[in-house]
Amino acid sequence: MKKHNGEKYYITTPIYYPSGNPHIGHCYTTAACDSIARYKRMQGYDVMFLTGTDEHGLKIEQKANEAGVTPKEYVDKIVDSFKALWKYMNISYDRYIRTTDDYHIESVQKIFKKLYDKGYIYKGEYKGKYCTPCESFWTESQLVDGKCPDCGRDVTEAKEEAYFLKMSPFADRIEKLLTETDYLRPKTRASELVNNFIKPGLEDLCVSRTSFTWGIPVTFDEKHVVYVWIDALSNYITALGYENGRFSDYDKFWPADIHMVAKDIMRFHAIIWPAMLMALDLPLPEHLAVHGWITFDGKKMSKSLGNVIDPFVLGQRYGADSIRYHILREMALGADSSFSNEIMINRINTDLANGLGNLVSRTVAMVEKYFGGTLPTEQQSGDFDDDLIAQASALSDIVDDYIDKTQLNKALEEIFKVVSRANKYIDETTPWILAKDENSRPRLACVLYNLLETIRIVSTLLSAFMPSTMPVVWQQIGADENAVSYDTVGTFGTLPCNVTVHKGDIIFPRIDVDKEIEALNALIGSQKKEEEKPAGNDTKKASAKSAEPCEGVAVIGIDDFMKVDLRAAKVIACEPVKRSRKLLRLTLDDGAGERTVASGIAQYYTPDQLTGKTVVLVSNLKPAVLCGVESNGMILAADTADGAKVIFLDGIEPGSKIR
RNA sequence: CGCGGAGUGGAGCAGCAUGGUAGCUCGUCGGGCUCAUAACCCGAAGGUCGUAGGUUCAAAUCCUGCCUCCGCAACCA
Repeated sequence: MKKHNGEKYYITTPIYYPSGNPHIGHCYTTAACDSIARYKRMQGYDVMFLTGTDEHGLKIEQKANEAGVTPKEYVDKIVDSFKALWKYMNISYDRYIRTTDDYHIESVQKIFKKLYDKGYIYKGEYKGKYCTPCESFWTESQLVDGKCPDCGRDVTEAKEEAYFLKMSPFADRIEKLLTETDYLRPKTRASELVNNFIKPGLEDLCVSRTSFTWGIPVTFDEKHVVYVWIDALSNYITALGYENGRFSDYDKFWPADIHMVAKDIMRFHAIIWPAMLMALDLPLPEHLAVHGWITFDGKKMSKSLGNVIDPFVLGQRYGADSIRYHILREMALGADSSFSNEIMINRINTDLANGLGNLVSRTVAMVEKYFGGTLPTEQQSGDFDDDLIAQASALSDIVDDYIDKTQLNKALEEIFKVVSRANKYIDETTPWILAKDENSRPRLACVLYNLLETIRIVSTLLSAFMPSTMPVVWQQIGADENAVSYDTVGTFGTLPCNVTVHKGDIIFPRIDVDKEIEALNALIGSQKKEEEKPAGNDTKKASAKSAEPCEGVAVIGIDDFMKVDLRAAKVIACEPVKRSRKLLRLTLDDGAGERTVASGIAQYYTPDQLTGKTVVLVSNLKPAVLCGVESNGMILAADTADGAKVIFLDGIEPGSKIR
């Protein structure tokens, strides 16, 4: 327990990309930051907790077009849903930055100019890596086999003018930052970054685009807009007022104490952001905390799953605090964490309902039952007290430490050890036996007091993690504001001896696992249906109703089907694609000649099993390059529970049309 | 030989830089208790620590080979 009066503490979430509604992954990062921010505030820090949204870029522009609205209208709506979720989850951010905010735009333009004036940004051009059909530029290292990584076609030597940020001057410093300081958490990821990106030589970074317009214009060259990095990463300083007049907190709060990010954007925060700051001659942030992904039943979260684990839905069923607790308790820094409804419900039941909730409930009930709600001042200590008191008193130091190391799961684990200790203490002291003997009333009062004190300490520490339910606990154990401040969290014996409790509702009701899982699965089912229905345009959907062959699949006409040219083709050779786990390279006789097709079935078939067989070929599919192999078509296979099953044809001449 | 991480009782994890009785949570089984939310407390069963070697008095821990899984790297055709 150490007070930090007025010291600054600056913590950030990434700014999220609002191309879809927020999901549980966003929730995790944000709830983690929120808990740290609340804890730090409790410790007396002057906290700045920043979150926001990264709203520019081609993808948003396209999505808005699809939806028939302007990009700003599109993001406004999604930003609303982010803010609504944060409100619901009790996220106590101090500032919400949108990259479309005027002040941010102003700052980014100045930063860009500054870097240009310093000579770190220069005008250059791609040396001929443009894919015309995709309207995309690619850097040398992005090309696959010299071709467009998206569509696999040849790229041309077109030139697009663009601005670049020099990276090489900072390579050494960045490598040292990653390997010799504790900037990166967990540090084990440093070698991954160094080996993949720094050792091969840092490439200069493209920082402007002329191929889309939804971005911040470069002031001195108006056909350019600032491309993602300088725009997005700068938010951490522009939100403090760097190079703008909107805020004036930069001097106080920069450098940040923690940037918390998920592992997919680690690279940008570990390499590019430090490089930018070095170029601007600004101090570097203290720590970059990288966490893993929440996986669902072992699978990486996808968009549809993201909706399945809708934080709103879960929150409504179990309470925002329970969801916060579960994800914070389950997720370890750096590692992925699997999420399933069963794990979540069990966790909530075990820790919150059986552990903490029941402890409060039984303790308060005993004070009411044996003393009418108010403890007598005459109390007598006895066996088992010391151990409980020692553990409860030492708790805050332990938690402090884990918070500083951004190991929230560990902090929670330690807190709940004390909850367990308190439950055990009840068995050791057997208050119900003490209650039978008039002479042991002082002892009984002391036991109950010790329990209330333990609950007070535990709930105070927990209030950073579960801000909405802990006040209910305080109300029940009769703790006033002073009794639940950080100052008293290390001092056993803060509640008045004659404290009065107030029995109330059950704080964390036990959840019926089977029933809930059934209900959730039903919800998921109905949600999936709703999601799949709007696929395709509305007129098709209407006509599909009567003759829908498979749930959620739009009906097509015969002419649509005939666009697909299916042919029998014989596999004359087959080999695995090197540097690939999933792909097989098939050489096919399609009746007219040979062609190469790549197929992602390496996990299910060996080359021997395919060679000599006749398969169904989609012959007029746009070619693509996969892992350096040009694939001209695809072969049909059924998706089964056991994986892909290729459809084999017997005795049919290669080249035969299939319809 | 692209880079990195991981393989520990049924499940999920800790332990491994400083070798020396294999630990935690959940689950299972048995017992106790009755203040409490069928909650709480105690005990038990269950592991050749991926595999094959090596170093050592002693290896989950150090070294080497191999197998499997995962992530990244431009792999759903």
